[in-house]
Amino acid sequence: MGAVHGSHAILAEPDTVDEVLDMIRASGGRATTSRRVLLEVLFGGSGHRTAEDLGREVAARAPEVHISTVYRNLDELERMGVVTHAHMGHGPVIYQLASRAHPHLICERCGTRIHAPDELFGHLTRTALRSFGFAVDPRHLAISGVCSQCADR
Amino acid sequence: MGAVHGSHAILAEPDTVDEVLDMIRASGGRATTSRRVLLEVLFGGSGHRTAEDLGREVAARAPEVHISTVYRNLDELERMGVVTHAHMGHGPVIYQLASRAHPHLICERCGTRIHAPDELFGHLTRTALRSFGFAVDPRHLAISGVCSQCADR
DNA sequence: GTACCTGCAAATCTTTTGCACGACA
DNA sequence: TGTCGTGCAAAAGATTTGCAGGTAC
Repeated sequence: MGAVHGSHAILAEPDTVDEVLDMIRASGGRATTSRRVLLEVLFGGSGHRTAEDLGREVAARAPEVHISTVYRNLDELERMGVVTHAHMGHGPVIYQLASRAHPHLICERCGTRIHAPDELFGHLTRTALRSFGFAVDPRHLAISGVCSQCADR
Repeated sequence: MGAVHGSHAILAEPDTVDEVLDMIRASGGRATTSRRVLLEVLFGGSGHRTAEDLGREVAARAPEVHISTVYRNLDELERMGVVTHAHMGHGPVIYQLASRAHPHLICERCGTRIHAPDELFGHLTRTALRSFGFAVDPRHLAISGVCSQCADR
């Protein structure tokens, strides 16, 4: 399994579909088709996908899987620490593998998303902790603003 | 009218209900009861209210005003620059007078909201602009994290 | 008088939940 | 075999929209 980050309460960061299925079995859960396919989709594709996106990709391989099952499985994977969700402002939540999560800058005009490094938030994180005792999680909510292209107009 | 902030594209920052109604009339709009009462509620109360909250307070004074009218009027006030909305993560959007807007830190465990000064974001804002050409708006999306009380548990 | 605004109902979009059936360990 | 998971339908919560009638200017 991958390294566990020091500062985040990540329970586990498995690197493969089978490792996650083993974790599920180990805690009394079952390795079903819908879970296997969802994990394949998550490990196989890019980040930034909504539940609807993931549901569509899962259904392409296993047509009987219902969107409500996708939501339930995403919830469980999130409880296990394998998946995280993030709010981008308007529009639905996006889901990613926890091991690939990172902060986002999102343009409030055109919706463009920029991947930001955690370091961008270092100063804010330290200051918020010192001033308010508040431990910033820069990945859970995007940072809103205006991208350079929109600013030029 | 109040001073206009330098760095934000704020169209106007009126200080009273009547000033806003004058602005509405000046642009061909009408000073209706639902608009007057909504403005009274906005100027009278604290920030951080959802459309539902505002609708309830408006209805207390003018029972016939429908929630859809509140949404429509909030949208128009936002286009005028009088009101802004902000996303707090889970849950509905909150609305405030633009002149009273400020950044928020929101605890992802208990939901506690902390008012933050704009200066907290100075370093992030400068760095994001330099690195990505991205002009951060720290007020439009809250910053997620864990408050000191929840961290102690 | 006429454009603008409103109430109401219904639609939309995202997510959650209840329930009875089906399948993994 | 018994529990856990699933599909389906329906509900829930937030917001938007179409329309016909009402009102400010």
